[in-house]
Amino acid sequence: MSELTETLFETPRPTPSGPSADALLEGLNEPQRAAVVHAGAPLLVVAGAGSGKTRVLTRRIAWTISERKAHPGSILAITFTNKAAAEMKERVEELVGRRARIMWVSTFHSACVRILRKEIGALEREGGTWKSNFSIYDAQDQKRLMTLVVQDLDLDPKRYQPGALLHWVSNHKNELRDAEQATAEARNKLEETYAAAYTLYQRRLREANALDFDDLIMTTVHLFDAFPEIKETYRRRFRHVLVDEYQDTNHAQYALIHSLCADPLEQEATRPEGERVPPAELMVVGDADQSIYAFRGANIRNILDFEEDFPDATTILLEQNYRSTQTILTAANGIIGHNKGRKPKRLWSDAGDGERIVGYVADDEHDEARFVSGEIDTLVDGGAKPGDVAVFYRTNAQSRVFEEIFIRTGQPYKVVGGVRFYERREVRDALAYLRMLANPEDQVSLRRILNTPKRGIGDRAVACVAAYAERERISFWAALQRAEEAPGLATRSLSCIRGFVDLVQELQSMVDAGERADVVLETTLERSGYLASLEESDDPQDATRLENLAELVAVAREFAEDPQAGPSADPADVDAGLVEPGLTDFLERVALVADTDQIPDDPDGEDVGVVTLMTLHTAKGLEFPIVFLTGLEDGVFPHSRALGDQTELEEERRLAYVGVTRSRERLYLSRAVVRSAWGAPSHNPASRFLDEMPVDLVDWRRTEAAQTRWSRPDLSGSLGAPGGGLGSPTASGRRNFSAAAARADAASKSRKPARAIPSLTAGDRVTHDSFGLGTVVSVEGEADRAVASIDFGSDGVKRLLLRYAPVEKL
DNA sequence: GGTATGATACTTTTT
DNA sequence: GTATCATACC
Repeated sequence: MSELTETLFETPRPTPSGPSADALLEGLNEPQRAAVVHAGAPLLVVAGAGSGKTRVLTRRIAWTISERKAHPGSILAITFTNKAAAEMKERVEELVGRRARIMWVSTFHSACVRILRKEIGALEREGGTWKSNFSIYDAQDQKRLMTLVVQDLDLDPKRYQPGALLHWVSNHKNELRDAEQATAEARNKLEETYAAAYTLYQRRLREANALDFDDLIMTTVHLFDAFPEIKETYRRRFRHVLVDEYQDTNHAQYALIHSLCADPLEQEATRPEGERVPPAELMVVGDADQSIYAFRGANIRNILDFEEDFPDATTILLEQNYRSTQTILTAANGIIGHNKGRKPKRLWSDAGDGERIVGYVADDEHDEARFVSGEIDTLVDGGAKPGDVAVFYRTNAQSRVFEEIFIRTGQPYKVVGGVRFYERREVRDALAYLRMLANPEDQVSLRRILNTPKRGIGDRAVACVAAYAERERISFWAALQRAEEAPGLATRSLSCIRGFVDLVQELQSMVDAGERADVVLETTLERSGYLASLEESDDPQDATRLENLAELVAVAREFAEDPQAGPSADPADVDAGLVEPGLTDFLERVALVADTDQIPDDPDGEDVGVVTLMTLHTAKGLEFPIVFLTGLEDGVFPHSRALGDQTELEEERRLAYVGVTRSRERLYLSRAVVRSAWGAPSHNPASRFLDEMPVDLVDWRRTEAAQTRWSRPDLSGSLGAPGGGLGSPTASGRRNFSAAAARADAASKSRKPARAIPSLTAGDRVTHDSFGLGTVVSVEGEADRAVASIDFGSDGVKRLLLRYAPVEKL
C-alpha cells in the first residue's frame, strides 16, 4: 500500500456533501466509468475475472448517493456472501460517510429474513399465522426433518433417501413450485410419493414455525404476490437495486428482483397513472464464465437472457484485467474458450507476460504434496510470504495429504471450509437449545437436545410423545408438557420428561425476561448438564468440544455487548433499534453467517501470513500472488460425475477458469498418476483442461524423487523405459501405469473382493442422492465398474460411474 | 434405555 | 479416512 493511499484513509470523514465527482471516477477505465454514471434503463455489467467489478459497484453506489442525490435508504445491494456485503458497505462508507449505513447491503437470504421478520404475520399456517420468531433450518436440520417425514409416511429410506427427496424439494422451491403444484404435476406413483413427502415436509415446517433456506426466498416471493400492498411498500422504498454475482442467481431470486424492478402490467391496468409505483433502477453484475453453482439451482440463463428479460437494458463489458499476468490470462482464455455457446469475451492485461506456468506430474498424491511443499519452501527462501500462497483442490478430502506434509515440515497453514465451526456437533447442540428456547414449536431442535446429554428419554418415549402429539394435533412441546396423558409411557420415562420440562421452563423464563444471549447460553449449557457431561468424559475430542463451546459463548458475548459489530451486522437495524442483544437476533446472525472469518485478509506489513488451502469453489472471489492448482486428473478435476455430461463438464471448466484466474503472478499445475480414493488406488489420465491451455505456456518439471522411483525395476515394468521427455503428461501417465497396477494388485490382496453391481438395465427406475428420480437409459461395463446413462428428467441425462454400488443406492 | 461393535456409504456446496 | 447407522448385547 502506497503512502498516498494511507494518507487518503487518514483524512477526516468526508463532509456531508461527499467526495467530488472527479474523485469517484478517478482511476477508472472508460467502461468502468460508464457503468458508474449510467442512469435509467436496467444495466448489465459483464465483468470478467479481476476486472474491478467490486470497485465499480462501490463507486456506483457512492455516485448514486452523492451525485444523483439518492437517499441511501433507497438502495438495496445484494451480494452472495455476508463477507462480500460487509466489505462493500465498508467501502461505500469510506466514500460517502456514515449516512451510507442505512443502505440495505446483504445477501438474498438476509434481505428476505428482514422482510419476513416484519411481514410474515400476514401469512396463514395451521391454526394461526406465522410468527416472526421463526427458526431457520439449514441443510442438517432439513435432513433430520425429512428423515422424520420418511418415517411418518412409512417409506423405505433406502428407496426414498432424505437427501434425494430434499434435492427434489429444493429444485421445486428454486423454481417457485409449491407442494400443491408438485402434487398436481405428479405423473406417476414415484413422483406422487415425492410430492407427498414434499407436502408433509412443508406441513412439519409450518408446525415448527420454521423455514428452510429455500423457503426464505420462495416465501418472500409468494408474500409479495399475495399481498400487493406489502410488495408496494418495498417497491417504493428501494429505488436502486444492485445485484452482484448475477450468474449465480436461481429462478426464485430472479423472480424477487423482477418483482421489485420490472414494470408490472397488472398495475397499469388497475391504477391511474399518478399512483403507479415506477420500477427501481436495476444494475446486475456478473460473469457467465464464473457460474459454478448450477448444481445448486443457479440458472446461468438469468444472466445470458438479461437483455431479453429487461428489454431496454444496456450492457457494458469489462475485459481489462488488473490482477494477473498475461501468461495466466492466456491460459485461462484457452480453457474457457472450449465452452460452447458463450458470449465472446477475452481478458487482457497490460501487466506483461510475467513468469511461465509450472507443471508437475506426480507419482501419487503424496508426491504431489511433497512437490507443493518443496516448491513453497523455495519460494519463501526467495522472499515470498507464505500468506501469498494458496493451494486449491477439487474436493475437501484432498486437503489431507497437504495437511500431513505441512505438519511434518512445520509449514503453518490454514484450511478454509471443510467442517465448519457452526457445523460441529457441540455447537449445533448448543444452538439447538437456544432455538428451542426462542421458538418452542421448533420440533427438530427440541428433539435434537431432548436426550442430549443422556437423561433417560429414549426412542420409545419419544415415539409415545410424538404419537400423542399427532393424535391431539398439538405441538411436540405441548405434548411433552402434558406427558402424563400420553398413553404407553413408562413411569421412569415420565419422570425424566418432567425433569426436562422443568429445566426448559426455567430457562424460558430467562429468555422471556429479555436476558442477554450470552447469559442464556452459559446458563443453558450449565443447567442442562451439557458441560458436565463433556468435562467428565475422557474422550480427548471432548476437550476440543469444550473449547468450541467457550468460543461460541465468546461469540455470543461479543454480540450481546455490541450487536452492531460482526460480519452481517446491519447498522440500519441497530440504529432503528431493531437488533437487540437477546436470543432471536443472535440466532438469526449465526444462522445466516458462514465462517467467513476463516479467510485471511490481505497480509500487510510485517504479517507474513500462512499458506491457505481451499476448494476451488471456496476460492471464488479471492486472489493470491501464487496459486497451486492440484489434482488435475480426469475423474478428480473434472469430477467423475461430470465426465460425459456436456453441461456439467462445462461447469467444471468454468471452475478451472475460476481457479486459474485467482492467481496474480505465479501459477502451478499438478496432477498425480495414481491417487487413492476411498481405499483402492486409482489411475487417472491427465485432466483434459491441461490440453486446453496453449502448450508453450507451461514448463513441465519433475523432481529427483520422481526419477528414482521410476527407475526402480518393480515399478517401471515392461510398458516403457523410464525417463525420457516429460513434455506430455499423458505419456508419463502411461509409463507409470504398471506401477499403479502393481500397487492396486497388492492392495486388492489385502482387501475383500469387490461386490458386483446387481443387474441394472434400461428402463429401471432409480434414485440418486443429488439428482433424485431417474430412468436408466443404458449401461455399459463389467462386474465391478460400469457406466450408466440415466435420465433425471429436468436435470437431463447423466452418465454415472458405478463402483460396487447396489442399484437402489446408486 | 444405554453402549460397544461392525458394516456402509460418502466425499462440489456459498445461504 | 470418517461419520453415520444398524445390530447385538448389557
